[in-house]
Amino acid sequence: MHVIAVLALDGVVGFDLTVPCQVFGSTLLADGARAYDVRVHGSSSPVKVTAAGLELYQMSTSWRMESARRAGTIVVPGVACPFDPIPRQTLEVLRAAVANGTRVLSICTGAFTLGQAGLLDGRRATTHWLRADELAARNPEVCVDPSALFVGDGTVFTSAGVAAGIDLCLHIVEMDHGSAVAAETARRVVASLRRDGGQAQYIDRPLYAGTDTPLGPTLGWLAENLADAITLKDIAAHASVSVRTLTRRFHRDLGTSPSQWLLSIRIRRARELLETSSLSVEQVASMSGFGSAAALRQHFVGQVGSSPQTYRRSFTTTGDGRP
DNA sequence: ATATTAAGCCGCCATT
DNA sequence: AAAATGGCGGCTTAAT
Repeated sequence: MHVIAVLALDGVVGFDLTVPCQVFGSTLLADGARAYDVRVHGSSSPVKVTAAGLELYQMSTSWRMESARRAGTIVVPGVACPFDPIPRQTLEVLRAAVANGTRVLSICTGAFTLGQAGLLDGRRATTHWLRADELAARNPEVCVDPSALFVGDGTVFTSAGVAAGIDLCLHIVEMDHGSAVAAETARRVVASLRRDGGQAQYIDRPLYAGTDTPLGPTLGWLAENLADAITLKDIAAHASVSVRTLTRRFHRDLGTSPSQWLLSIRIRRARELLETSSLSVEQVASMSGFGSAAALRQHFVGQVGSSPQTYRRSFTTTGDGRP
């Protein structure tokens, strides 16, 4: 069985530690067997477990750090003080793992640990958006994308703050076992298999990205009114700026154009409706701001890679919805 | 599938 | 002086 080794470093963020355990541990194959053997590896002495910088409790692990070498996948959760030096042995384990092709995931500030091991050099990566600048500053060889939910480059995957770890783990499940198994896992942990539109999950953006920008209120308004026909002028009027300035701000703060952003949140809404309701495709189209089922279908295929019906089927039957 | 409108995008430049 | 803004126009993209 594929072994997942989750590293419990001192000061580990409890949530980051347990998310991969919960997601991978909840993954069942079609025959009901567990898909992964999840193990938590740590030093022989107890480690501190934290949340939001607070020390919660101490924990001892059954598996030693050294034996993580033999895992198929290593998960590196964030720690409370990501700039503190990581023990040399841990860095060695990580370097050896990447060298022999073992898959390595980081969650939140776990990216700093990978950075200390030198594993991000020349790669694309992400981390918690509050720490993205620091990651880029400390690792000049790394291409940091602060707006991505998660980023994969070769066998090294990094994910953004806290909850994005769930998205990354589900993505891994989908890569390993297909969308049907991943969708079932998402249901078990009560998460969404895909949180956002975009044809590549690698460029998915969290909806709350940019909330701290001048566009924040406009994005909220867009999300609430996405079912209506909205033109660029409408958005600009709401933001009280010209169309030209609006498009510029979208590019600066979100890296995309207004209509592309609107399209992505409409697709996201359509996905939710397809996943969780039995509304007709026409109704889904209407409620997610598409003028017709044909328009929804066209964009859905372009963004998601499958038709609305096929996508829904992958959530409601055991069939694999992949094309 | 193709055509024909409308809408959106973005470089450029003057203005604030 | 530097940065943000907004209008114009040509070009691309989307809707029907």
